[in-house]
Amino acid sequence: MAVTIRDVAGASGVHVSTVSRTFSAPHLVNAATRTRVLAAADELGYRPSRVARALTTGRTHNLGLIVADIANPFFPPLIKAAQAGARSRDYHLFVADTDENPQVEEELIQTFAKQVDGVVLCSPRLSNKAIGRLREDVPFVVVNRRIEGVAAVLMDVGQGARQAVEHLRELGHRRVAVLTGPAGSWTGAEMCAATAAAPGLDLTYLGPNAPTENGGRSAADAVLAAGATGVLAYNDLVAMGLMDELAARGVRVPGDVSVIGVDDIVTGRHTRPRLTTIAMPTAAAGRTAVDLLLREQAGTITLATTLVVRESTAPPPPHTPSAATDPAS
Amino acid sequence: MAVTIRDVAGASGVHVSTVSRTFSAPHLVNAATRTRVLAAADELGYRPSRVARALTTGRTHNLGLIVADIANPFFPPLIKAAQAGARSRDYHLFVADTDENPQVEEELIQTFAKQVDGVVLCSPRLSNKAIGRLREDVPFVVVNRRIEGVAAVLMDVGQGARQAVEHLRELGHRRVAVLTGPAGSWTGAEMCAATAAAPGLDLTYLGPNAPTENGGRSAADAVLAAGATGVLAYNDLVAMGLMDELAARGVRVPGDVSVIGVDDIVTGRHTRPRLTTIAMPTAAAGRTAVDLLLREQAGTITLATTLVVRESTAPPPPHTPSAATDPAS
DNA sequence: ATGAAAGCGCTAACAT
DNA sequence: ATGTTAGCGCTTTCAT
Repeated sequence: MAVTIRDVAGASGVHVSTVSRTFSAPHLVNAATRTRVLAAADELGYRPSRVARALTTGRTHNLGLIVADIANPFFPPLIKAAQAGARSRDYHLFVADTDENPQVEEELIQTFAKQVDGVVLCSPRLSNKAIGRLREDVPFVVVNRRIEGVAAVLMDVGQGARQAVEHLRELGHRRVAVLTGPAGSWTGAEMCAATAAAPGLDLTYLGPNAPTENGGRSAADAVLAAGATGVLAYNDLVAMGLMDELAARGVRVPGDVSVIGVDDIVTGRHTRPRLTTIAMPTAAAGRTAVDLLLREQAGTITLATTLVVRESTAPPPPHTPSAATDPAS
Repeated sequence: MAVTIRDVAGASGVHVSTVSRTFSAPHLVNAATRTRVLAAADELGYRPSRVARALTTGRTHNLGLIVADIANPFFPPLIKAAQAGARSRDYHLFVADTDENPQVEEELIQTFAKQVDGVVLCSPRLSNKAIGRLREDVPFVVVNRRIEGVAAVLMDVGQGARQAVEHLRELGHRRVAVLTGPAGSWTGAEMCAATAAAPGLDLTYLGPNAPTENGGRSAADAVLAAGATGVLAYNDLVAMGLMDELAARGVRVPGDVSVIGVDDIVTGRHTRPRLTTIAMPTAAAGRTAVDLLLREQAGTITLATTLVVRESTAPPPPHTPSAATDPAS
């Protein structure tokens, strides 16, 4: 087997507890002996066993991160930041993927429970009640969900949505459609609530839509039927699907209709036209979630979102029905 | 604290070792007692401590996965598949990110060593020698690198590159440029070796290039100067950067020059024109690497790659210099 | 400042 | 088939 604390004790002529102390409470050991122990440890290539340490202390120095789908471009920046945050404090990060399955989510939390000091749960599919129950097994931080008594990191989509819709208004749009997401989505609800009272605009809410490109494609009919010249889509994927379908029908973006997405996933930066979108602070969210977890402080942190204007938004065409009611054109 | 094996023993009137056996070697315990123990365990909400188990058995049931950059679109499908493979065998997966830093890579391996049963090392930046040394601390599987005596999963870029170049030839191209990657890249070397002997083609190797969009952009001059009508880029990012720069100069893709990437990252599916590329079997690689690790069998597995023809390749323009020397046009 | 001893939760011989 | 016992590598009182 590997070299243990006992080998180091033998080599440096002290008791194991002294070796233990040199690593976990260096200030409690005489500088001279400390040097001697460290030298012996280095010589033998000793590294404390995190497993054994975990067994005695009850703290594993591991964290868990659970997302719906690792390959969904929304998550990797969050995962990366969470990992970096964990590592900078000498924590290791388990990453797992539920494949959008609430049952897998629950199992994962339970098996993680014994092996981590906390878990970051992103956009959970589990019910609030189930999460409340699981909270007794392991500390949580939830991302993009509000649950009574559970620490949370929220991304302020509402604010971004307001900005987006205002951007459309400034461009001269009057009739704008909001493509809502799947029923029960927290971010979807936020978007609706935030835009409902937008001044000077004629809003229509179209949905629910699947949060995918196909969801966006299927929404094209409704968008056209609504006579909207501006669209705020549930997310970038939906926006991209919509743009695709619109292009297929000869409707120009942004010439005929302007499209705004949400998330700022990397793929949206390469579409033609490049997608205007509400950037979600995913990296900050990952970092913050880990922060919160390690401070063991409850509370909710809300992160700002930013409208990134690229090429998929422009003034509406001069002769649209909605523009006709507007003498300004 | 949580409920332990001892609580279950008490509740079901058997000795702890019997409880232990019902979980780790059920066939060694009487069906009746097993049921009783299981009932008690369930009642109390007992879950074996993986940490304690690891300490006695020496096997943690954890795996580590180390990549250069989690947010690089090349990796998430690999991570996802590795995670799924691990989980299906009741292993948990640590994921870490080296930020392209070999030193971080080494530290990560060392801290993982005590806490995992093996690590998957993707496209390592560490020297072969360093990796060989580290191999004594923990079992490895390396992805996309060939190291004496280390189990490896390789993606056969050479084969894909041959296909790509043949595709260009069939289209009628004669003068093609290969954009090599950073010096020392295994995949880059494979691409060169595989294409060098391509029949009926006039190959130029341009590089080294940074494996990024900027790398592709900077290569535009050389490509044009070489008079190439077809380009095989080191990866999709390079291909995308090149297409961008070409477009900025009024050179049409694929009208004037055809471009082929490598990797099939998700962003390449949304460019205009959509990128023709050599698809790397990243998901299969992740799954296979975990397989190999858990079987503890050395050996090298080579995975096939596939040319995905989309819109960035077409016949060369009729009047290019290279076509002029070819009476066939 | 250091040593001695107990124990974290579990498994694995060995006994019965 | 089940109980007994001795650790796994470390931390943590409690002594000294």
